[in-house]
Amino acid sequence: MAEPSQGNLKALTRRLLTNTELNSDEIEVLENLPMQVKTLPRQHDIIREGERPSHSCALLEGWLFRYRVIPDGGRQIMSFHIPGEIPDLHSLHVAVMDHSVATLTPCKVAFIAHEHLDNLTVHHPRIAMALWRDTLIDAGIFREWMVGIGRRLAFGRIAHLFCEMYRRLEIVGLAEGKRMNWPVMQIDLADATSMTAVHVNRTLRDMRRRGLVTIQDGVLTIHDWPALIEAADFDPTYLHLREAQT
Amino acid sequence: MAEPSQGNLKALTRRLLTNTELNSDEIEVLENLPMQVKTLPRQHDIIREGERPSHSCALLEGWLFRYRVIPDGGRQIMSFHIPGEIPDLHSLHVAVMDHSVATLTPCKVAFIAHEHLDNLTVHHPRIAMALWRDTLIDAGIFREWMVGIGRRLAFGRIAHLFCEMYRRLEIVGLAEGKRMNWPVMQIDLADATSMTAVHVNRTLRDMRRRGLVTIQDGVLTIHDWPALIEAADFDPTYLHLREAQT
DNA sequence: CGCAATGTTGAGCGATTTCAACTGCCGTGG
DNA sequence: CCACGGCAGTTGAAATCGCTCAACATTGCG
Repeated sequence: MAEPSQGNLKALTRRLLTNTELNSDEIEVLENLPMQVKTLPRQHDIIREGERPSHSCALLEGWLFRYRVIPDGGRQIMSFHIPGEIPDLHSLHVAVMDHSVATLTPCKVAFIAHEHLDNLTVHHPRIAMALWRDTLIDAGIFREWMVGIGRRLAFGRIAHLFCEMYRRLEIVGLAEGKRMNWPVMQIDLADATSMTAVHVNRTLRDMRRRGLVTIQDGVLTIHDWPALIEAADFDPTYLHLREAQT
Repeated sequence: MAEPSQGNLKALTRRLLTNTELNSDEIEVLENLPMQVKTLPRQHDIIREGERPSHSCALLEGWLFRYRVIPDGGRQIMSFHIPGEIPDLHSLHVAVMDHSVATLTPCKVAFIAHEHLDNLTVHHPRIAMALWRDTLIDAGIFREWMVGIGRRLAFGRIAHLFCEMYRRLEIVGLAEGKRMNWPVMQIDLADATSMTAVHVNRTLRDMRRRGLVTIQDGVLTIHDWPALIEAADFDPTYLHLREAQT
């Protein structure tokens, strides 16, 4: 299932720098964290609800998502994660997982033992702050999704997700020109937006017809960014991105 | 609007101890934080979206809630807060507020300057951990609400909120015997569950008729706790409460 | 007493779900 | 080489949960 492989943590620091200032010493410490890199296939659980992980994982390549299974057999996807993010950083301080983490695409993931992260936070308060900050922004994204699911109609809900993912990918250099890789299937999109796959399908057709967005061969193209933002009522404040560096 | 007044931070430490272990030194440091206590009327904004607060507030008495205003004039309530909680602790590391905080009832609130909290976290890593942990549990509650809004029907959604608030109040000694003070009006409940006030009203009538829950004179009584848990599909794991101490 | 805030009820409407069928694509194996 | 199966996507028709609009009841308070 999982093969050991090579990799480095540059994606991690690049990502942290998008919302926090770090000096070169701190960047070096972070990038030299002891870790074990694994390559994982798509649709593969990394951690399951109820477990007590001893490591956190930094995503180096691919997409991950977090989800919960609902009694009726359904699935709520709570977030998507792109390279440089640590989706289960919270397990460092909250022992029991209350949701699962899985790969959306084939992924390269760096596992870092909690003891090393603990050491880091004790000896480098500014890094601790940066990591804490990262989990706080995570929480802000949950709040935004909550508003989206509760208050936006299907169209705006999907449009908003497109806006969010494009900004997040763009800021770490993984998207430009209003195009991005889009490995999210309609079923996943449905599970993330609390809709049915059928309705996701119809809504995407709508977007196509209105000339806002098309998805083809795993690539999403935004044809009318202002209109998409308008439809989504997208305000990126909640992502708390630093301007300046690119 | 706000009158200075007396108070102490015992509620804060009592609350932190429900999910974290602290020694007596740490408790003392926390309870002796410099602060300014204010008494505020109900339905009064403490911080607004877009502001950059220099203090965080610990709630000593009353209920607070966090919310966002939606373009159509609506309001999404994202969380309720009870004594001992610090609803805007995240502003310590995320400068700009992406939502507002307001009083639901008349409240007594302790304002603590960020510089003092910063000092605290640098000199007391275990306290920093406890506070970080608290914000992580907060995020877990957002995830749970997201699932509720997206996946539960009106009945279960409201039932779940009742279960959650009862457990949170009970663990800090503010509720027992399946009864709790309930200052949440039907409109607030609607804004928190992404429903209309009309439908909240009908759903509460349903609960009454089925003999699950009644609300009278600001007191909510749970008549059939097992049935409520069942209807809500309530699993308190996400609250990450320590057992043991009461 | 009158007004404002909160709660209550009815009737019709609408966004989304459910159920079901069908298409196109791609890898596998005979 | 083609048959087959499975997966993802697409479309239609009927059902439903919750919304909207509107009226009315109740309570508390100046």
